[in-house]
Amino acid sequence: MATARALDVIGDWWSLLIVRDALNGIRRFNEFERSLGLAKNILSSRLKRLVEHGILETVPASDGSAYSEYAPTEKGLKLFPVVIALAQWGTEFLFEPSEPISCPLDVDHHQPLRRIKVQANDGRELGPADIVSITR
Amino acid sequence: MATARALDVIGDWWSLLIVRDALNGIRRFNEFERSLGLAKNILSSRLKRLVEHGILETVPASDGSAYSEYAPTEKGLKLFPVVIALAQWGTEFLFEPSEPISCPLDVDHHQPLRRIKVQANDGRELGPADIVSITR
DNA sequence: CCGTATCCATTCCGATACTG
DNA sequence: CAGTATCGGAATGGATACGG
Repeated sequence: MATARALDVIGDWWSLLIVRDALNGIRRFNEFERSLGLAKNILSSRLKRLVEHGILETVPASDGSAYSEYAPTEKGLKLFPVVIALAQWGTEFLFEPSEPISCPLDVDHHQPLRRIKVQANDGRELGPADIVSITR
Repeated sequence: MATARALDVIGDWWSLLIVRDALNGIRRFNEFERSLGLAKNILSSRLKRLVEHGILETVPASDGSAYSEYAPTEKGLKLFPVVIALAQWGTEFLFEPSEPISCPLDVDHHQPLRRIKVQANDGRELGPADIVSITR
């Protein structure tokens, strides 16, 4: 039940969006708040929860501010494939053909997206018995 | 906001688990019920919702029974990478080292899992600007 | 700026009972 | 077997006010 456990941790509406933002370089409380437009109290609770689960960690502010920042841990970084897969599925199926697509995955890079195709390295078709791991 | 839209559709606790089961070959109402252990009413509402969103579709029962089956559409099949990524993350981080891992992705294949490593085909590191697509 | 505390409306979920 | 109807409790989310 690995999937169910994963959903227990990041399966609520906001958590994965927070992780996505963190993966995009967002670090500060008010940046998350502005980006996601959610209430302070639930942002606070979700951040706390993500820290407790070792997905985010608090680090001293890089700008010398008195407050800490929330940075993804290794465990959090490894959620990358999940976010990618979800974003790609959403892009493929949830937009009208004419609709412009804004891509939050690129916010702090200001570069065009690169698409990398992936195929089984032995030529076999991928099926339910395959686990695909994306190595950085 | 492709990610947010995707989560709007499959972001609640049960929907993605239902999709996972459907991807595993589960088709009948009571099979979902047994597999997931959820109340009939919410299973009913989730199935209806997934059908409305074109992720599942009802088809006549293959065994000639009077009831219909729920089968994934193309759109639903394309959620495969999401489920895979989630299952893999959960397997990597959410189990104790000694804990046996049951893998529902393999239920109707009875074969060992194959792990396929994937790398960017031009040698670059993968980052937030990359979209990875998994081709079958 | 970064949270916490409180309140309220809404939703969600599980159990149960009922129908064809 | 495959749902629908209803109900009550619990959790969620938003708004707001407040304190470090």
